[in-house]
Amino acid sequence: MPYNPTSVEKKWQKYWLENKTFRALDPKEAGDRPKKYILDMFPYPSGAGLHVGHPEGYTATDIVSRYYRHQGHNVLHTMGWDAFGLPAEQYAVKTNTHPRVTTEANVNNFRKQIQMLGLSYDWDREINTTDPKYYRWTQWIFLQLYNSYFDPFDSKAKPIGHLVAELENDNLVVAPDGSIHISPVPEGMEAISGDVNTYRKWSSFDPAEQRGILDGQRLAYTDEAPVNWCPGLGTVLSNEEVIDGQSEVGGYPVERRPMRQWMLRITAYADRLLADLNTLDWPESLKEMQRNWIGRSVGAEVDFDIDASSVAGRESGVTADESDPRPTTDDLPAITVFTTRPDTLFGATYMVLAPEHELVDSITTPEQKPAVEAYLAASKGKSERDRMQDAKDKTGVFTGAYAINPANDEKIPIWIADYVLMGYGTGAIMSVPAHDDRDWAFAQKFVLPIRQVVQPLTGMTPGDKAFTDTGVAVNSDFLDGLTTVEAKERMIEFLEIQNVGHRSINYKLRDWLFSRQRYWGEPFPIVLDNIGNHYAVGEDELPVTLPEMADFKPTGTPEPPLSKAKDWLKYHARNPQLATRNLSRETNTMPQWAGSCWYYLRYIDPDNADAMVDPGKESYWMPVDLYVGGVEHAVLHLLYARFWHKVLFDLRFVSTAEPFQRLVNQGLILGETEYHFFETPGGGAISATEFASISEEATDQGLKMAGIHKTTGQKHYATPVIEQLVEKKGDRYVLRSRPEIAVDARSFKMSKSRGNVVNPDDIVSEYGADSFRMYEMYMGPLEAQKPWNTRDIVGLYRLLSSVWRNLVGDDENNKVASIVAGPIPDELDRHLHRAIKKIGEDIETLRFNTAIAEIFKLNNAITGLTEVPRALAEAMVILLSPFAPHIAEELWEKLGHAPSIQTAHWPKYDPAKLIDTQIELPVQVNGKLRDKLVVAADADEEMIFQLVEGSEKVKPWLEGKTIRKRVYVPKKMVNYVVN
RNA sequence: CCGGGCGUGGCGGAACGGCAGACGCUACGGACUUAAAAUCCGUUGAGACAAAAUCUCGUGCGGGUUCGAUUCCCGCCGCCCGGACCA
Repeated sequence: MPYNPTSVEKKWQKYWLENKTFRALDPKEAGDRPKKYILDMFPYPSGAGLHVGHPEGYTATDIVSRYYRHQGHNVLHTMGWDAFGLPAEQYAVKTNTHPRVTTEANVNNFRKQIQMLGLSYDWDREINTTDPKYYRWTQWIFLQLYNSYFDPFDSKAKPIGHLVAELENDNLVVAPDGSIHISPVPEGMEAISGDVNTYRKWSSFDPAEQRGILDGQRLAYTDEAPVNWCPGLGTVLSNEEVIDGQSEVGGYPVERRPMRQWMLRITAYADRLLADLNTLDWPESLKEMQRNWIGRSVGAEVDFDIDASSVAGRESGVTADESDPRPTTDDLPAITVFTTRPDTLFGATYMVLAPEHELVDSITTPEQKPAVEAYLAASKGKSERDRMQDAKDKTGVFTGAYAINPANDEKIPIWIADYVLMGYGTGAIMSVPAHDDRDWAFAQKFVLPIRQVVQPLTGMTPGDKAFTDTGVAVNSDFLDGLTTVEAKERMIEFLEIQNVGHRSINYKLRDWLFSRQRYWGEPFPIVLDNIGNHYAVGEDELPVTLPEMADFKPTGTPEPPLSKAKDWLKYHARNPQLATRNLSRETNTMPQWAGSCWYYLRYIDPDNADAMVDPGKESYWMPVDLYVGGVEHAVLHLLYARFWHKVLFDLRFVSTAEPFQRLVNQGLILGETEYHFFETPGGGAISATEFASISEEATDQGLKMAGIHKTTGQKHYATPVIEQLVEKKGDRYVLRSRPEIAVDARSFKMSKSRGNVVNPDDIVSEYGADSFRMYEMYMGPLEAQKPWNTRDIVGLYRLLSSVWRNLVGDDENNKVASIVAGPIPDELDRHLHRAIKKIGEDIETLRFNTAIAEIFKLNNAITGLTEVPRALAEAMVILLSPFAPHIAEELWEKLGHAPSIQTAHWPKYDPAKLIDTQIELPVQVNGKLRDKLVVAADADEEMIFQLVEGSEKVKPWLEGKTIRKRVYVPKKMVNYVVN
């Protein structure tokens, strides 16, 4: 019988499902078996179905999972569906079907496609984020965030009740801005916040004020803040979901507008999220992306007083003009700036405020008012996108006012410019044009003074650009001669003593905007009264289920669709304290990231109705040992999940500080290589006639010009099999028959519009899942980006067919396999043991391409044999089974074993068999290979040199030369240096 | 502009201080076959020589370290990914 993947694969997929072959054991059943938690990033089940990128990561983790099972581990390997989210809802709106219906259909399709690949998931643990039994616990976690605060003294989350107790016991006081401080007020605090008498004890606040203070401390809080409102999607978006001023999904323009929104206090965790990156076995590039996103910068805040005399007519004591709304200069607060370079304060020659800065109005002088207003109007009209595109060309306007540089009491002009962002730091900067590129450009354009205050350690400051490196302070009074690092410290000390500034740390990371004006998401477990207070529903009232609605479309206004569910809105409180109030449900829903923030915990205990996860099971399985997924989640999912995990860790619901110990990004699979023809290199496209003639030539040579999907005025594409028509000339390609036609060979991302998407179903039905899996793993390193090439798959299919023929025979090819008892011949045995070692190590380090190459070699070694020793055959089937599990099961059975091969133990290699008694030693003369000697592995150096010098091939290269040096690297090679 | 990664045959890639091109694809030749497919065997970086033996060149470009560099270091060029007025 020849190898027939279709029937074999169907048979074993059915067997695995029915027998629950891949069931993960709960800790009690597992005994002392070591655990491995191998996790895939669960997919968003889109309508388009699986693409070839999904199986890449899934196959990798599947190989690892199967390998560890063969090694006797208890493996948790699972699949689920991240099924809330915008695309399902948009599709639902478009087709007027309920998102639940499309989601369910998509999930079923995804499950079918995934099962067709023979992935070894424990299907009893399948989860779906849209299942009320699942999102009940998403809501529960939200309640934990809501009912917790971040204690800055311990740097961890604690229940809000703990805060109340501390306040009631007078261990803490409240500052005017609502911040909480240790009581008594610590030294230095006074200096920062001014009047210490304004700190108050908890008991002196009325209940409404107390409530406001507590709400201001919660990890989940509401805020009326400028948010990213996307009219096109009818929802607000998080910073992470906005790219270049457009929505990540759909590419609609996004505008800033103030709205009441739920926020999660991720900024409280900025330092821990940053520090703990160092404990993780993640790709360095990904850690760097998270570091950049958190964007911690250390520096100082500096207060600049506004020069009273510069704000005309509004000096202290002058009778106020009723029609002038500006405060008197007495009331003008200082302008606070953030800088990472306090050492350059003496070089600050002007200041700049963001156009949105609150002081802009009050400091602008009457003469400058028209110019300032015109500028504000112009910059308001610019979208975020425009502002970024104009980044190089600086614009700005003078306010007419001056500030006092606290370092030297110098009067410096205050400008307004949109290169200063309200969202970062304080929305105001001190400008040091000599040592900042942007300030330099601005000063050049508006002819403002430039003063050098840092001297490079070597060489001179170039006169045509800013010197932004560290060096030695000059022109800086008491800082002169100090290095940049020393000068920073000295200046901060000065600022703190003078009470005009202090050390400060700034983050790019903003709090996480957590509410969406959508239907298809988790409802908040929150109710509101008619004066805007919010209350948590009881944990025993979860889940708060989504109401069935015929009309779930966005309202087109910031009012969420759930506001249309009139009956659902009414909340009947069980809590007697709330029962008297008129309460209605929160109508916002949670963003898509909510469900994916903790799904890895639910896999551990998916059916638990009493807890998110059983603590015993949690501490057994966590942390995740290997997490594989795409790099697109570097700063969204992976940062959010870490944040939630840390909160749950602080509250003692999970046992590890980090969820994902080891993380690997699989590389993107690009579309098949395309060939574009040009008349000249870099020139215009060839004509349609010419293209037709090339096509004809290909046909003449028996080649297919398949996949011509676009004939635009610009380019002609041809894929895939025209390599034979093309040759390389220098560093570019030309058409072999007509070298005047240049050919550009490139691969592009798979996309519907380009028409180069490969559907896994087609590949599986033609070659089988085993060949498909092996092809994807053989393409190259897992992390590398690599182009798809359908032509290459046949190689893997041939391998599996050949293994089949060699072990069980194939009557169609007159191949009778002959499995014999008895020992494995020495040479083959050594080969087998090398393969066992290599394949095992390669799986552990995720180098599947070289592992498969090793399987090829082993199979090549037995291909010519008339008899295959049973021990060799069986070992080989086990080695193959993680990669091609279906055929391995079938061969295992045909070799006389009861199912399943999953219980077979991974073969062990014998180190003694890896050592060769005879080795082939390359001999070089002056680094060039001249001979190869076969010597005993334990031959000593002198013996080897004698052999070398006796070699007929080496002799001519030594004749008449002096031997300067003889190098023998034991068991590796010999090199003679002569001249 | 900044940060990270990568440049090796006709293609995917291997080796990552020690025999460059493992393994696969393609192509070519041979065996089997009436024939084809399938299968099996062989050749396949470039050049010199009629051919073999053999020699020369060759891992984007230029330099350095080393007995020895695809591998480590410095400087360019090109491609890919990410960030981008973050003070």
